[in-house]
Amino acid sequence: MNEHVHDTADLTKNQTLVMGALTRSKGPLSAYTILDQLRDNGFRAPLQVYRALDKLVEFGLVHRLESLNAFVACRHPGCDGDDTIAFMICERCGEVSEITDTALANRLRQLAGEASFALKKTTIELRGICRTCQAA
Amino acid sequence: MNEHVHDTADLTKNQTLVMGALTRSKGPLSAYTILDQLRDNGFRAPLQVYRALDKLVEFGLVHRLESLNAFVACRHPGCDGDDTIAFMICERCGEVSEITDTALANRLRQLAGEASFALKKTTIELRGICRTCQAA
DNA sequence: GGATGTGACGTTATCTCATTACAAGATTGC
DNA sequence: GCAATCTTGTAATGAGATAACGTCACATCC
Repeated sequence: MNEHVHDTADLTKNQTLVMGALTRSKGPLSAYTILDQLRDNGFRAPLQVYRALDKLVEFGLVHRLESLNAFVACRHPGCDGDDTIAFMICERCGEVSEITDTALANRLRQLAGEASFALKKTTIELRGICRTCQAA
Repeated sequence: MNEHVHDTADLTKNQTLVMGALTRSKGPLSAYTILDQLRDNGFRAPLQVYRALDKLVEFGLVHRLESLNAFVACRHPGCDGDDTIAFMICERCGEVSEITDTALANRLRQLAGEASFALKKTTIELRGICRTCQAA
């Protein structure tokens, strides 16, 4: 199979456990929260979580939210080729939604190009209150 | 004077010291690096730095870089009214440049609006290699 | 003057997030 | 078998951030 595409079948035991915790969760989880959830599965140390997370992020199955120091399972399978993802993070309920927008990505690429900046990775995180929480 | 606009004349002693450290630095500094630099000025605890940083960020004189857990002095005095700032961070030399772009800000506002998301704060950080470092 | 409120400051302890270093199994290929 | 590589386990530590406490300087109002 394609060496760059990974699905859950390829994962090691620890990676599967961490992926499961993130998939079950409604919102993002910190590495230490994941660790606590997996103690019954034999997890003892943070490094077990971080190692799995590193791989999952590399595979594109998990995203890191820089402004939260937390991780979220990718809900957006089409993001594989797209490395310009914007996250909307609700500060009330913690829900995270992913957006990929061509116009946004193009504008960022253009801005980087104008500065002759060799773009490697973009972080876009919007903080606010989601529709549901505003209504409540 | 305008209660919302601050310049360095308004700052307290600790705020002035922290602002000075950031202004002298070419790149972003972590809170603990600032602490070390200010030990000779009487700084003893992280909280002294964080309290000053909180205020400086509030005043718009300093920006926090989420993907680095570090802080940088604003080089871009016009950003006062603009809360949608993109940062280009060179992973080689550490240099940070600020960009404000109307098209980018508008697109983000529009995307948030379409999702009925009440936007409070945006984080945009571009990682890569700057022009100078590519040439070298 | 004296009571009161406010904001900055100092200190200790603690909490959260992340990595370094080292050793032990497991797996693959020769 | 043996080497190379990858994954795992464990302990210790480094790095980032905050809570909780008390103090001090200063302004305001009576």
